[in-house]
Amino acid sequence: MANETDIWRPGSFTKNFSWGKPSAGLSELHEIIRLGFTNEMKDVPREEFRGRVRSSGRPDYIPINFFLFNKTVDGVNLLCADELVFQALNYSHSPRFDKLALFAFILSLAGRWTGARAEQRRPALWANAYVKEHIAGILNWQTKLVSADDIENFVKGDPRYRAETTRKLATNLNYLFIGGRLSEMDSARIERWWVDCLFLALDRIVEDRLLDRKATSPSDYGRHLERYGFMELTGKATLEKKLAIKHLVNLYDACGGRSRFSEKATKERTGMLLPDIQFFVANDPRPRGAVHMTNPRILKSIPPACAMLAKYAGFDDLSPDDLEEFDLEEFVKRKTQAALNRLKKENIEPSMTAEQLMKLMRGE
DNA sequence: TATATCAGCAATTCGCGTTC
DNA sequence: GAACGCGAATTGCTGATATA
Repeated sequence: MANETDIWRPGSFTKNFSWGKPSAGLSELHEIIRLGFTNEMKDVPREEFRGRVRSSGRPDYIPINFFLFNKTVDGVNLLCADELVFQALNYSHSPRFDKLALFAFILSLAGRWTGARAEQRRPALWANAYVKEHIAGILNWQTKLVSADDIENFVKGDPRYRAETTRKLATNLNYLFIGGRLSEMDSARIERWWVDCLFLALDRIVEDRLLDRKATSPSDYGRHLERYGFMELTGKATLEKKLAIKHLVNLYDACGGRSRFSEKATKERTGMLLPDIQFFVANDPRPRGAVHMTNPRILKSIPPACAMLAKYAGFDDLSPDDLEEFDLEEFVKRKTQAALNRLKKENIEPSMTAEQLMKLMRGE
């Protein structure tokens, strides 16, 4: 890995993508992912994806070499159906998708395919370093100070960057930052896009390690997120986020990692972890919500078959409609009222300790 | 069998005309 | 005047063939 991170090359990124108007965000990418995967949550051969995209007359290298993850199975190059694809297929284009996609780009884990050069496995390390070292490290997420000039200065002076031109890369990256809504990523609070980014990061890190035949133990998920700078890449670091990572790592593990997208694997996993409970999937194919009992900001959209596993990990289950209309204030009010009613019903004595009270409020 | 060379080809990178 | 985006030159990978 030492060599890979030492060399930065622009790859096809200097060949412009033609994103359209900045106000459209990354909707072109959203569209191409849907087209390339034909709305199916299954790994797709790279050549099939390219064929579908080519017939639309759109460029293909930027999505497949920078935003998606590549791997080879039995000699066939595949693009992985991961969290980014899940979000693209299940939801119409939104600012939430734009930030998740931008995160996929700056995380810069694109995997390997036949013909790829070694450095393409981390195709945008210049963007990764600019965010980690410069935006997070120096600007403290004052994204108003981000500009093409600033990016150009950053790469120009860096010996890791190997290319003839810096201007085109800088203007293109700045353009991508606008489309990907970098300015909305400075938030200190937990938002849904951030939660999605965490799942995507784990999908990619685990797959990347598999390329080197390394398995990843769920107990190491947190450590790996730290190693890849997850917190620095996704806005201001806070204690709330730190605590949330623990809960979300549990949820990710409970749901089975990337096998959460397979109903068959999820059924098997449910049988293993919850042997006394009958497996059941709601008829509605839309994603459900998993909201953590200690902090309703920790809200994740998951495949419907994972609902029971989410409960096992300490999350409440939300129907697809409740997930879409989720109102934080209202949810907290309702939960508090329910807890108070329970207190009344159980004739709670005033001598109860705060700890006991909290326990009861959580429904334990 | 292992290594070197090379042609063919796909992908990357940059220049330049066009557009804003 | 700057930057977008297309076209094409250049780069570098792969696999075939030659050589030791």
